[in-house]
Amino acid sequence: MKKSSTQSVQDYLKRIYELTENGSPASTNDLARELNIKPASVTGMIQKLAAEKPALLEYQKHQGVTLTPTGKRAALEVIRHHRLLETWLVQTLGYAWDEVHEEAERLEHVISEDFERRIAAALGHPLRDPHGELIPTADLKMPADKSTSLSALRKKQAGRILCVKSADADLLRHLNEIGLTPNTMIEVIDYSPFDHNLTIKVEKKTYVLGLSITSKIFLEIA
Amino acid sequence: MKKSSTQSVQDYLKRIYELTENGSPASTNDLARELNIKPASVTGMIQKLAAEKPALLEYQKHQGVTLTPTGKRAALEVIRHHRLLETWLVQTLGYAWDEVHEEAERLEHVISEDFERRIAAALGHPLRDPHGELIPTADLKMPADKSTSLSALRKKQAGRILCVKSADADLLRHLNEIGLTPNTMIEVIDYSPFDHNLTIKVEKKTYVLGLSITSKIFLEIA
DNA sequence: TTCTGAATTTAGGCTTGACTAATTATATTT
DNA sequence: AAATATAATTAGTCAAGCCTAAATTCAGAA
Repeated sequence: MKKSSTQSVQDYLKRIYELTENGSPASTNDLARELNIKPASVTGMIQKLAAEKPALLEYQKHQGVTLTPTGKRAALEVIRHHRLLETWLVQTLGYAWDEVHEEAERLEHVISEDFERRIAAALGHPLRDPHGELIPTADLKMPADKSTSLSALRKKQAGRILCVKSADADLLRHLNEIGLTPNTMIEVIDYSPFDHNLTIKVEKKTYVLGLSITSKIFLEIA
Repeated sequence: MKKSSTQSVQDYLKRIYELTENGSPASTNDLARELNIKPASVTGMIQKLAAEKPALLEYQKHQGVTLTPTGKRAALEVIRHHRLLETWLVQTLGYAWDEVHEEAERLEHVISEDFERRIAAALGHPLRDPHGELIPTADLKMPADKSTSLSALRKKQAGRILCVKSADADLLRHLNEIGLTPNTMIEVIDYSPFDHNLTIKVEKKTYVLGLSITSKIFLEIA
């Protein structure tokens, strides 16, 4: 029996999933920042979720939290909803990739399993969303990610953009304008070890990108 | 500045709109029944909404409630969302008309104005939803309803179905099976004054329908 | 007109999930 | 190793919205 969690709980689980993707527990402060909720409130909620009958979180005071298998499944369900919705807003309603986040953020909590199945089928069970983020499968597994951060590439290396990890609409619009969207080929022309700027070539044009951008772009190396 | 109301408030306004369509105020009890909320709680909410800065409700103790112009606009907004969503679930995701209500009931509270505009445009600014219910216009006016209840027709009268007012999935499925859906032509063959049963002809076949059905079907008289 | 039952309202309580302020742990310096 | 800064937790509040139980008001019947 799957008890449906509240919108708040779903948000917590989703953020914790994201913050623990690197393998380490999520801190109260980081979670609070991501959720726009005060740390004290976050402590309260994680203690509640860790204490539930089938616990959703693993939690030791002052040590941060991780998801239990149950919590992870719930998180992947929400993330699947989110990414399917973003894909679908772009493909069927003509949204731009910088316009979908907010809308999906609200819709993800209210769609039925039936709705999820219908849009997944209508979209042909997509692997990635409009930003290139991997979409958890219907059985709630996250596909393996084989991408490399553009920030790790050096002179002469090249690749194809797989994913742009950002919800910043202004940045996304800018990247779209200069053609840095999934599936585009990129070549690194130069690297500056001092500021970590990368000079890259895209479609005959070159751009110098700072780390705050290159760290958000992920590629399949050519 | 339009302050967005909570989902609860939106539900209250929507139900009050429906209950006051006949011109008389909505009673606490009727509202409680429609909302599946205890009458005492309804009283509390009604008093709160009637006391807000721009009041949403007109309320006198023991006299029931009506919507103020502000409340009516908010109600029509929700109803527009609901009906556009139902239309859109049917037209683009292949839902059947008996499957859309629950889904729309949840989605109606979270879609943006942008989303509303996009689906309205994609659907060609429809006048009616899949049940034939009129969809409030973008400037929040309810189009005039010129339909007549099937229950008011008598022997020899005929018409075209405009609307089926029911959220009962079983009934909707049954009506669909016997072909009683919007746009279908109906002719009254017989009327029984004792039980108010009507014998009608649809596509060469005849059916005897009770008042609980005929009162929910609305037509344009031929 | 008075009575009775249904409808409505009041009173008081509970849960969820947020907040602030104050306290306690942990980490970082010196 | 002590002092301090940062992170996390506790304690106590609050607003929404629901609930039950106990009044109260109204409307129709006697």
